[in-house]
Amino acid sequence: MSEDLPSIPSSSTLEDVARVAGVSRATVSRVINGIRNVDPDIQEKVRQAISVTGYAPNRAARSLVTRRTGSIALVVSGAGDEGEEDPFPNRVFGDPFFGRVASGVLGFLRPLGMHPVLMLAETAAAREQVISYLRQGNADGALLVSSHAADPLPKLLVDAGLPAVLFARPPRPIPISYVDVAHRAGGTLAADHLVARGCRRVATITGPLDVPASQDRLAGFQETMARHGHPYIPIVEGDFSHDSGETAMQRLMAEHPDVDGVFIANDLMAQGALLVLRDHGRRIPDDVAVVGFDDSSAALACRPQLTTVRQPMEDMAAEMTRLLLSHVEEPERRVTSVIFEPTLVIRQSA
Amino acid sequence: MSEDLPSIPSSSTLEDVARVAGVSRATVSRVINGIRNVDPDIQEKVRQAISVTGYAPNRAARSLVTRRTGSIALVVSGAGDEGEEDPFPNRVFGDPFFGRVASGVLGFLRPLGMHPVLMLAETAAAREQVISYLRQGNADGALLVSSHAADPLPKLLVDAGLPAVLFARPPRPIPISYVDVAHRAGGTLAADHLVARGCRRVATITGPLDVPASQDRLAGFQETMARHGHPYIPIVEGDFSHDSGETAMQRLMAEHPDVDGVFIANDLMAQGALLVLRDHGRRIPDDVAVVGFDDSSAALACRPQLTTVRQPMEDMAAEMTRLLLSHVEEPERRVTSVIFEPTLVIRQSA
DNA sequence: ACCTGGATGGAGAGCGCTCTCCCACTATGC
DNA sequence: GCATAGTGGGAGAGCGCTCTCCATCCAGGT
Repeated sequence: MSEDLPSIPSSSTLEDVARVAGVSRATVSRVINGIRNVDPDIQEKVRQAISVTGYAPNRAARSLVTRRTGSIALVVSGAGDEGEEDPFPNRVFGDPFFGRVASGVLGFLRPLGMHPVLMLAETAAAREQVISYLRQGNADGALLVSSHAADPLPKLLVDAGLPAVLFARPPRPIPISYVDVAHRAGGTLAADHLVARGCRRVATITGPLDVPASQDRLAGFQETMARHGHPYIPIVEGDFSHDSGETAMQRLMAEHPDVDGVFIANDLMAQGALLVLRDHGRRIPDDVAVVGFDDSSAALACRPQLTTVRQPMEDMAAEMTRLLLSHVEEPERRVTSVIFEPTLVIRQSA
Repeated sequence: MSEDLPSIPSSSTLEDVARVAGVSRATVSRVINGIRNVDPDIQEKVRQAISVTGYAPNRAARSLVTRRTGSIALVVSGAGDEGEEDPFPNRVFGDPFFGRVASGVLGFLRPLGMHPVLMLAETAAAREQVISYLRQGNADGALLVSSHAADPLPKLLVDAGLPAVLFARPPRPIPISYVDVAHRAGGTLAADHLVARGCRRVATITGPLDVPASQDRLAGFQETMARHGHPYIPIVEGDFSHDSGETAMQRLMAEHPDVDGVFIANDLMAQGALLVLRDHGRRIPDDVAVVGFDDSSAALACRPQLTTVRQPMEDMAAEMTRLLLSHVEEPERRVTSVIFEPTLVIRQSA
């Protein structure tokens, strides 16, 4: 139609570059993808032609033949039950937890020039969308961060034969790779620390007990406390939210006003719990020592700042991404799980 | 190579569907895309063939010819200065602000079967990556959420002729669409409320004053206070972070221990400030009334819960997305800006 | 009976790229 | 000298889809 106006470089193609460089399309492709040997002189000519034409490879065309998109999905599969139709899926991202995971994923992908596609999968319809999105070749695989225990998405992905990696061990064993932290060991760290501080009347606020992570943190904590001579400790179940931390601590104060140490299964709940302890006139950590879990941004927002069991989430997220890419690369690869060790970050609250 | 094993449906193509339905590729395409009239009987046959074959259209192939990817980038352009090379771009997503924007974007895109690609653009290299990512046709346009004032990315996008919409008014006018809230009006709401409560010695903690939003919130607040007979009010500048809220409030307490009302330019700083006020023994709201800005999740995590100026961020983000899609659809479209009205959400802090 | 025109389906040309062939050329071995 | 292997470049066939033509059919007007 229109002659190229010099001012509008539009998008030039491999063909254009080849013409300018005086070589064939194939050779340009070889230079770009670094495949096979190409004469250095010709390489140089091609590179110049690329910068002259302002060439940028067309991903669609490449995908069409390579059967790879070079992008992956980051699926946040919240607690949402069926039938929930919140038009604005709130506070899923508000969770400081998500921030660190996203950072880890982005940090790993960035050097590769890749970027994740953000998807939510709360409802059955949304899960269908995820599957068909992947099947259409919009992304090569999925990273799944699932907050709910009975999330059916992992199984759907496995059944569809789509590469996927989970952020946490699935409640029921299915053949899928995942990364996780040694929750049990985390519980042990918290117990040891509280005991070492001299706490004698220790309690714990757990996460929702249908989640493996919650169970394991509790088990590790109980076990270790038992070993230290405290076989029975008060337990209140929360749901990982700020509010539930407050509620749980209210109850704890009512039923066991004499506690002098609390292990709380995540920082967000701990943040809520600290407010309640303060309202009850307890000095932290002198009257009551508090240990959280996660080392999320909430831990720093607490006053006093929270002593907490740190999950290396960025590293875990990066590893999760690495695992996914290797599954994409090599579909027959065996499923793997990588478990990270938690560490105790000591601040002011215990 | 290998015959289709019936157990592995692999991916069937338009051609397969056409064969099963006994029609041509073109007709199947027409049915799928709902273009032109197709005989109802044939439509039905095609639909059945689609479900029999488990067909899912290949996005790469479609993109190649339509020159559309059907996906957009959500670019978070943080404060990061040049040379910063944080491998894990922390706390950008921890900000409760981001959560609501993401929700709005996802909420709008979801019914369209679209999902945003998450990108960070802190450094010059990252900005280059964004541009070339778009130029390669990985996404049709960009939503830009920029926290820093002097972000060069908007201009880069405009210069490259790439469709983009900003979440806030750019500091320097450039031809680009954006959504924003009437920050000035928000400042007015806060001032009116504090005065109506009977506050006489009012102060404010602002955001970084090189950001238009901060300037406008302050201007609206000052203006209105002046109209109420308070032409001079103490001002401390913060940087929107939790910590800076604490620091600023410390200073305010030191310099003006008698304040009885504070307008704080975002909830995160307000959260920090409340802790300081509490440490100084001030009862909220009786001794000091506090009004925040944003109505982010932080407002609910405050004790007492924060009275705050609400930005309808989900609606703004949805509108931003709508604007972007219309620019993608119609490249010659005039740039537009849409300004939303803030509202005052009254809780316990004022 | 003929022409016109509105519907509707099919044929086929690409979109921009990769990758398998194949060819030309040089270096090596007998 | 000739067969053999190795190296580097070109030709061209698609990847799966859309979309422009074109062919066909059936009304309706003359």
